[in-house]
Amino acid sequence: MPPTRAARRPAATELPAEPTQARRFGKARTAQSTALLEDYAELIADLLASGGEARPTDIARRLGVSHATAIKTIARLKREGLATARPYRGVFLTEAGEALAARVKSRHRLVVDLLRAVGVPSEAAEQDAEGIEHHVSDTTLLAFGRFLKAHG
Amino acid sequence: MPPTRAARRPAATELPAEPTQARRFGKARTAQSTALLEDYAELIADLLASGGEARPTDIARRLGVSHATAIKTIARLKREGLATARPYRGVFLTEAGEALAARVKSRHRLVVDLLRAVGVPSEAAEQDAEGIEHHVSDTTLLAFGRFLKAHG
DNA sequence: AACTAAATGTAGCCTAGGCTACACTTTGGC
DNA sequence: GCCAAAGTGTAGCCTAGGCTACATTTAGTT
Ligand SMILES: [Mn+2]
Ligand SMILES: [Mn+2]
Ligand SMILES: [Mn+2]
Ligand SMILES: [Mn+2]
Repeated sequence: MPPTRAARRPAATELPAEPTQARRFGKARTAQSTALLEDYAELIADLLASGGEARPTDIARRLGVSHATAIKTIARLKREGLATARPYRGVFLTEAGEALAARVKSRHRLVVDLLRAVGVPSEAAEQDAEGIEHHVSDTTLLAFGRFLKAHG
Repeated sequence: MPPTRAARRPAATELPAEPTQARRFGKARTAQSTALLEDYAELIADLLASGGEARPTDIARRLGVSHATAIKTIARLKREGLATARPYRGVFLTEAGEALAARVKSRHRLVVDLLRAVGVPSEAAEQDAEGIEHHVSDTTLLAFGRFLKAHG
């Protein structure tokens, strides 16, 4: 049996166990990587619903990025089967894309509503929801819904 | 006066005005870029408090990334004046780093508490807070505090 | 004190997501 | 119908943040 190295210091007491914490951080990283796709899907659905078209330039303007950046992300949406695009003709959502957009939109609304229900001013609620929404699990969403039903 | 191009389609009605929406997305992107630094600062502070040392390998294990990744991010912390490190001797926080860690830690706790107060189960609250915390503004934090004082 | 395992650091690779610059289509105003 | 302005697409650059592979240093056991 090879000699085992002694622990260099006593185990931490206040932190979550290592694997637990690592799993949490990992999930948060995953959520982050899908956040952008979610925002695009939601925005494209809104543009299609309200104006009939979702053009790269419109998308870029709404997001505050360059049109080149928008086009690249649209390419990722296509790669992941969420959107299609005909050159010079705008962007469309696949079924998967529409489903994602619907989920994201309802989640966005629910997050804003919950924030407002606990007393967050409108503009802050709208602002913070834009980031928060991507990290709200189904479990949490359910709790939000119940809370709003009871109060609100 | 050069001819101006007519709008290609009517303005959307349900979306926030363009500059507003772009500003929101931009802020969310900024929050995202500081999220990792916040998590590192918080974790390093916890490790220092509980064990006296914050070693790259410990940090990496806790975060669920390779030690090489942790070392690179620690380099960024140093670049941004949040941490110092003596080779083979661990990582330390500067005053700015400690201040950040303190803010982040209290915000983390407050977010978890609020989620639980509105009925989110513990584990989901802990999980989701890890991502949500980075998108909670001071305004929202204040509202959370008031809510918890009232209910809770 | 030597030896070996662990920790640490470095190098190099990849992808995502920003950007600017430039080329090519489309289209509205004349 | 022309043609300039707007929109679209492509290329090439950058940084952040992952990774693996390998080199170097430290330290526990003997
Ligand atoms: Mn969002
Ligand atoms: Mn949204
Ligand atoms: Mn976090
Ligand atoms: Mn945290």
